[in-house]
Amino acid sequence: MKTPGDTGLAFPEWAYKPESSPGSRQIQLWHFILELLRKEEYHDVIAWQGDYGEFVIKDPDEVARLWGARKCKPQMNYDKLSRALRYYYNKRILHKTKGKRFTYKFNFNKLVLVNYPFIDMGSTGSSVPQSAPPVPTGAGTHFRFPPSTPSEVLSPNEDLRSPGGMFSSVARRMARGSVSDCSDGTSVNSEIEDGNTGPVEDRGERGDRGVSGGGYRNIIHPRLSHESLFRMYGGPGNPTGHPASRGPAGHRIHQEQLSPFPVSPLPGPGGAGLLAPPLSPALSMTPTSHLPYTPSPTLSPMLGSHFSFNPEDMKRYLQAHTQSVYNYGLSPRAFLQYPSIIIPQPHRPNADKAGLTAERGGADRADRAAASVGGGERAGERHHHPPLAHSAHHHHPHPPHSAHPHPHPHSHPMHHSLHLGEEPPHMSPFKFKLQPPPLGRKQREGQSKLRQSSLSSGSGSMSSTSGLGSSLSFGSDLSSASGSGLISASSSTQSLNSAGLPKIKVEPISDIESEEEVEVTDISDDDPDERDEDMELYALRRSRVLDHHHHHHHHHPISNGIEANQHQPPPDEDLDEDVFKAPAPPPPGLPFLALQHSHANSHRPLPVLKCEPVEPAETSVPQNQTPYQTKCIPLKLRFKRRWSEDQRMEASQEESDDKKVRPEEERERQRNGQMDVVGDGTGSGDGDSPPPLTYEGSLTTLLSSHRRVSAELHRATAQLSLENKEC
DNA sequence: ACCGGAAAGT
DNA sequence: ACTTTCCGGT
Repeated sequence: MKTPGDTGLAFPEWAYKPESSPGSRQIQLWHFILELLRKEEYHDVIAWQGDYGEFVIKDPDEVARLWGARKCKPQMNYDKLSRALRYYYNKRILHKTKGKRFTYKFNFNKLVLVNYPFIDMGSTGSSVPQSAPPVPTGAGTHFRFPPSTPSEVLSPNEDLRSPGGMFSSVARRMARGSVSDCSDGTSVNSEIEDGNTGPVEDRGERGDRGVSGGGYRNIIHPRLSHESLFRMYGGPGNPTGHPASRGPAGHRIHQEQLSPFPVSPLPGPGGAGLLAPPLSPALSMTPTSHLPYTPSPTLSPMLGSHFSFNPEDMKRYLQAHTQSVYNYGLSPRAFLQYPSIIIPQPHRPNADKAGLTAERGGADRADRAAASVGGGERAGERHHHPPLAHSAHHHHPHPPHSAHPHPHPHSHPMHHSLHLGEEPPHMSPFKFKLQPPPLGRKQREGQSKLRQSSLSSGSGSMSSTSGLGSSLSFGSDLSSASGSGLISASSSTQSLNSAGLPKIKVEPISDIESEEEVEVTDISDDDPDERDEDMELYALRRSRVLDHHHHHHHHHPISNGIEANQHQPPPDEDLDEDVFKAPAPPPPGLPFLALQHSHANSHRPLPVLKCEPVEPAETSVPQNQTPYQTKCIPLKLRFKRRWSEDQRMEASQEESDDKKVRPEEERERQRNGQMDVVGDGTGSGDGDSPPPLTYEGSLTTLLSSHRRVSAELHRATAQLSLENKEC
């Protein structure tokens, strides 16, 4: 059920959506929220706060207004908006932080994974002992989330920035878009647009050191504040590169860096607390351990400065980040459109590097050209930061990214090697609810309230298919267990309906919710679950290899029974084995990625991956032959992953993910055999490498390359964002 | 506030 | 698919 293979996508669709939903093309609320969150201009309205993906809507009405403006739904209000947010619960995109008003939490795990395809979270385990405590382990995961720009990574402050002029320009572009006005000019603000000009406040970040938060950013380094991270994108990041330049402009900006709440209770040995407010989800305060040399998670403030890394590490690190950063918000599909964009690959040190290098030159040029052009335009067009009051529409001409003189069409394929995709529903405690068959349409009135009461009724009339929501989360587990793909029966929710079966709704019983207050509740929990998951995965694989069945790590008692069943999908052994088998210890440098990829590669000669573009429209192209697998991951792997995920789920308890989330379609798979995955062998574990504070030498080079890439990506992103605007 | 079902709109 | 509207329940 879950969706796993059905779709062929490793992750839920939504994870791949950049901004717009496929069909409608409209921006989705969660994307919008993220946009607002990453812009300082809106900190007064909505801001990250507290735990990892937590954010607080400080001004619900305003957020609703902005959203309404974006969607041209003047009648929008918080009540409605919040309903929309609630729909995300089932999708697990968001969760409500109980106990805190207007506070929600993103489930970044998924997002992260998707956005950071290159980084293999699951593999974390390799570097870290399976037994590793959750905290450390998990931390790594978080760390990656928010896209951090290389520059930022390196030095949050200014260091890199300078060169960054480019970034900034790019950033602006990206920034734009969040809010658009409706023609009517109702309230909307277009402000956001470019932070650059207006940027109101860079302050928060960098310049401001003096301000409340002041210096902590530096300190934190590894985990940057979300602001800093996001800054690139939109923000105000000073386009020009000067932070301080902007001063006061902001209308709304507060400094509020401090969260209203006391510090978030993050783990973190000292200091962490201070940082809390602005944290980006990505960088969790929690200690990240993925770095080998991770300093204490907490980070002593100075860590950054203390560490030094060798160029190699830096390089990898940067590459990884770059990728991830740029990926942020982009669906894989997006990349397809921009062949010229070269994605640095973390892995494959040798060959790749060479390749990259070569390409870079070309890219650079393109970039610059683009940048210059684009920059000019942009500047002209949008300057208004002023949030309110603007109703102009801008149509953005689509930039013709056309001209990219790149010789390298091929660009590096992205491999998505993610381990986790979604979370598996674990069996644990769910309560199942049969949902009554859909009433005849509207009859709600007629009988409006039957629904709940009647469990039994389900069988009654179910003719209608409408139902949509059926779900069975556990089904997924089972299915997976059954193995290869046949998740069939239960899998798609819809199918059920069509079948006429009653809908079953599964809900986590206790939910995460119960607790709350102190910790944030969230279902998805990053920490326990996912992180662990990663670890577990790794473990699983191994164990699996060793002994196929039984290994229960730690299970929840409850789930066990079920689990047993679940285990093993018997996919093919071949791949499995390959993949799973020997966990050859990754080279020191490369943590996880190496594992998977390398293995895969080893067996498969295919050096290159073919990632076919994922077609947006699934339906489209019948290409029999070239299926595009959306991901570069071989099916088997996928299954396994799923499987493993499920396993993890068990351990942890997450939500039932699939619930209704998506019926998914299925497809593909046939050809998986071909797909191969990624090929790079060496993987560099890079993604994780800690940000080196002291970098030297090669940096420059790296930066330039990064910029190039970034520029491309940004451009792409910008375009994407553009698409959605306007009513 | 917040939750979610249901229906209707896109 | 994803919201937007409504709305009864907590």
